[in-house]
Amino acid sequence: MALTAVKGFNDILSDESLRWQHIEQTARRVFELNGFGEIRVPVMEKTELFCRSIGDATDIVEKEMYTFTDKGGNSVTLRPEGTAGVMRALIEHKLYAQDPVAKLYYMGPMFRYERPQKGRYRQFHQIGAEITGVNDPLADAQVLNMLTSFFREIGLSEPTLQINSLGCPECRPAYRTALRSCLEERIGGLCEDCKRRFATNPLRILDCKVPGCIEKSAGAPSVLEHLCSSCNDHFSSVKRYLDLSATPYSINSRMVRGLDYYTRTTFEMVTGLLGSQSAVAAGGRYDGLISQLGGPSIPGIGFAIGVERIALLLGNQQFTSSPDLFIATMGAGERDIAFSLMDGLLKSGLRVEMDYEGKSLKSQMRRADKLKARYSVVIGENEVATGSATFKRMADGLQSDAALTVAGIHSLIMKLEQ
RNA sequence: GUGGCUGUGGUGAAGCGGUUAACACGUGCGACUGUGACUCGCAUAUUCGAGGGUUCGAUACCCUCCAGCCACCCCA
Repeated sequence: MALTAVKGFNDILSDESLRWQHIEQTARRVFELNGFGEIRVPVMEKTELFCRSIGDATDIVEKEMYTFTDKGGNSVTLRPEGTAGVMRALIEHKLYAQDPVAKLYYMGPMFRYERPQKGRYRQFHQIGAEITGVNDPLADAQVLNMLTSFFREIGLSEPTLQINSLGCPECRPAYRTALRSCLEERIGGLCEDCKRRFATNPLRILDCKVPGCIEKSAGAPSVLEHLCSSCNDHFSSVKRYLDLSATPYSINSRMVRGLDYYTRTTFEMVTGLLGSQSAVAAGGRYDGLISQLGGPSIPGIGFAIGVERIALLLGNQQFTSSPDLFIATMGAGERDIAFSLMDGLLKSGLRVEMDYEGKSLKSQMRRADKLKARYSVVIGENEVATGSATFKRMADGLQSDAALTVAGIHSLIMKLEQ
């Protein structure tokens, strides 16, 4: 193999591309129904943006970013996630000044330098949505309902919604302390990773898959019991709204997120069908992020969907795209007529294919079959002379005549369709 | 960054020291001189991820490298 794509960067070939289009179109439809508008932001930002938003000490910033110095000597980074860039744009264009509430969605590639595996790539794609400017738990519930609708519309019932609350800067430090002191006495029984986590991020111990650690952390205090009264009220309201709209969910007080900016409500859509990658969509509230980036103090909440992971779940479903008519020609003389007929039909909105290279009739018919054309027609000297031809419905071989004009063909198809 | 597994055509693969490198699918052409699907025929890897070594001989054994996959870490 002479030249290959960069490790972890994939080509999306035509069959899979149809699946992606289905995912993207469904997202657009559902999001726009909910009043969200698309925002397109660059795939590259100043490195500082991600350090300040995602958090300097997170794995993403510490070891997974595609960061380099451009020719002007500036440190730039290929976006590892979408929210930071959208918030930067919101602040830069003062979108909150025209309308205190912004409802935005985006889709596109993200980049993280990780070892690729099933459902995880160095260039991967996310579809995300954000609401800024609303403190009320109603916004949390709408975002969760919209995410749930997306999965319903896409035809996936398997992933389930898990929610949690991480508290706010008021109550989280106290919880961290309580968790640390509880785990301190049992640290000896934990796995090596968890011993490290104890120092770096004790919340992660709750998420460990090692049986011994699960056992040791079983009685650890729950975040939900340490929420301050306003965070507790907020979480209760979110649950109440979800109940009100009959949105199914479960509470997972051990759920941890990888980005520092999350506050209060966090959530994941999880599945057991993707090996070790269980999250197919995730998000949460980020009330401190915008001010942290130098904007006004306005709250936000949003999520991101992993497109590759959804495509994997959709893997067995077929999406097809086939022509309405295939025009076969007998000789070079008929190809001019076939070509202008095809051109007219295409302009009228019918999907038409014809032979490009003067192949044998047999080859042309095989191709019509292979493309799954609904109808075929053969144009030879007789057809040119009479101005009409016999059309064949490929599914059952039914033949009928029609004039070789755009109007004639349309009315034939119309007639045969009913 | 760490570990495990695997690299034979467009694809799925058999072969595991000497073969015309099996078989199947796909693709192309033809049987049918104006009609696809089913059937049949023919064609389709001078070569087995790359480089080196062992050997009279290596796709096969050994080493190195590269790539892919899966898992850990972490995450969508």
